Amino acid sequence: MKARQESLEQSLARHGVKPTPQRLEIAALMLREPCHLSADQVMAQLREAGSGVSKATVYNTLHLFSSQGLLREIAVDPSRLFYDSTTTPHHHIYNEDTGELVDVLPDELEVSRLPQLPAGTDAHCLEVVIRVRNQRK
Amino acid sequence: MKARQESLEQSLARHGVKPTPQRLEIAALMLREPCHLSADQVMAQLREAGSGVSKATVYNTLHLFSSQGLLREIAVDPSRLFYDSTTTPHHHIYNEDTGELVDVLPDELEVSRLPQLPAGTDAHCLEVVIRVRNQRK
DNA sequence: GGGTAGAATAGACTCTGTCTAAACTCGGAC
DNA sequence: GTCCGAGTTTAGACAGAGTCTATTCTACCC
Repeated sequence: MKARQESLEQSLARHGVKPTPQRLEIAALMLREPCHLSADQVMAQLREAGSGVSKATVYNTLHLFSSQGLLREIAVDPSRLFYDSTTTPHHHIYNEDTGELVDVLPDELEVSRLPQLPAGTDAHCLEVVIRVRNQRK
Repeated sequence: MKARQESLEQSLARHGVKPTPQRLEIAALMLREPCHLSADQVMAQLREAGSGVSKATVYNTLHLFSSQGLLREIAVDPSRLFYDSTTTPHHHIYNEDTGELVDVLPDELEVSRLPQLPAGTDAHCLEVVIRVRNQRK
């Protein structure tokens, strides 16, 4: 546990994030293993674990982590933002019936041609979402 | 104007939508020419044109149109849903700084390999979004 | 110890979207 | 013409995600 904590601290520090107790709690939850969580799911898990971290801090921290490259935001469900702990390029399958989000590894999907970008803009991220639904009987 | 109205009516009818005055107003706005609008933008334009269509009707109508294939929903901005009047397969460039949404024609972007879908699911839609930002000086 | 900058907090607030219950519309039956 | 009923529209209440603000807390530096 100590080692895990220390490596999380190092990981925050490496991304220029000062490790506070609240940030470490959230990091422990999001960065321990690959996951896709929305802010309210993070809140719920913190509450369940008996933590008293406030809503504003959760939002601030998730934003901070995203801007520092520790997390990636995924706009797949218009009603809420998901945070993805995998920050290397990859894509997603989104089940519209269950809300489940599955990673697609980069070698499973290939985008072979790209359009010209509008003048004065830089590409920031390429996001491919395959929307699926449960099969109807 | 008369001809335009009639063709909108036909277009609604062809998609199994009973043409009411409110639906025709919204159709005139969304289907006249290719556009990307959010529900509140539709509301604002209706208000500006002096229409008194209610919020609930705007949401109901946009949902109805989407479910009947007259419009397509685009989840590109987590804070609101956009409706796209182009329903044929195509992709988008989204400017995160300005909120501007630009169409990418199917021959400008090619997805050449696709992953296996989870068992029990059917693909419903493939959405590619290229997120761009204005160039920093 | 005092000062200060950054971080955390509660709670009010905004905004998008949904729900509900009532009113309206319009076609068909009588 | 009147009645009825299904579908549509409406206002306003409501819900949920996310933001803002003003205050409090913490930690570090002098």
